[in-house]
Amino acid sequence: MITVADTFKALGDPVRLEMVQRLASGASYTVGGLSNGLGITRQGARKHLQVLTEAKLITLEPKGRETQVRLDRDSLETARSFITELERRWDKRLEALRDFVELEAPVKEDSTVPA
Amino acid sequence: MITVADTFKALGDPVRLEMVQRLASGASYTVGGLSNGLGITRQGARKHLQVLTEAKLITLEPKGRETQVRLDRDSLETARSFITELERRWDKRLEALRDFVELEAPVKEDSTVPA
DNA sequence: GCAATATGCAACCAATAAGTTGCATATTAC
DNA sequence: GTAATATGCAACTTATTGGTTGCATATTGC
Repeated sequence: MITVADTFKALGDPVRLEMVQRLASGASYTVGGLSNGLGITRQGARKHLQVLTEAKLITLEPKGRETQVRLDRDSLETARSFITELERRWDKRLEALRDFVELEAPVKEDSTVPA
Repeated sequence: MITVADTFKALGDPVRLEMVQRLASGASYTVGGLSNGLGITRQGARKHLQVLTEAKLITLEPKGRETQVRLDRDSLETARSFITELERRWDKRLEALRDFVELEAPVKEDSTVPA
């Protein structure tokens, strides 16, 4: 099975992140097109596409001589909501901590000014 | 400088992701506490903490004999908004594509039913 | 048909990462 | 003061990753 860690791992490389950005923003891309201007060989780029494919961040659809690369929104969505959930819990935890502190020292007066 | 790819890379490991989850949900953690129950040695865990620290996902604050581990919300936030932006562009792109198709074939009639 | 184009696959190499063991050191409990 | 605890650092091993070159193959343009 594919985990969230797999998704993050796939996104955790500058070349692959560049690829994903291109796909999100730009027009249609073939394998060859996506491999240009990355500073590595086509076969090197191909390996990155393989990683992205296994993480289900993209899908490759062969059509005749060339194969089209398509971004798959679902994995992105999963990764994003994972982080969102982490942040939610973290906020909740901080809130609970704050309440606790207030309970322990309910009326914190300014000790620098004598009554 | 630390990039978004660095953040994703740091999150892209099951052990580190587990650590981050614990920190987001649970109570206070020391280095030692966080290293338990991960199936690896303390020193192994320590390396993962180092990676998380370099990605600024956590901060280590030594206090006497032990050192406290604290989750840093900012990097999470950056990672999340990066994905959000990708999704936004992707949606926009699809929308534009749809408009284009409608323009090319404005009135798509049912060809299976002869007039 | 033939050349050019788009792609895939395998073998290999170097660098990085994940994990270990071993040892050193500082703080705390008693 | 001494023992136990919490941690850090370095060396080493193995697996994974990122990259390359070389070769094979299928589709398309003319």
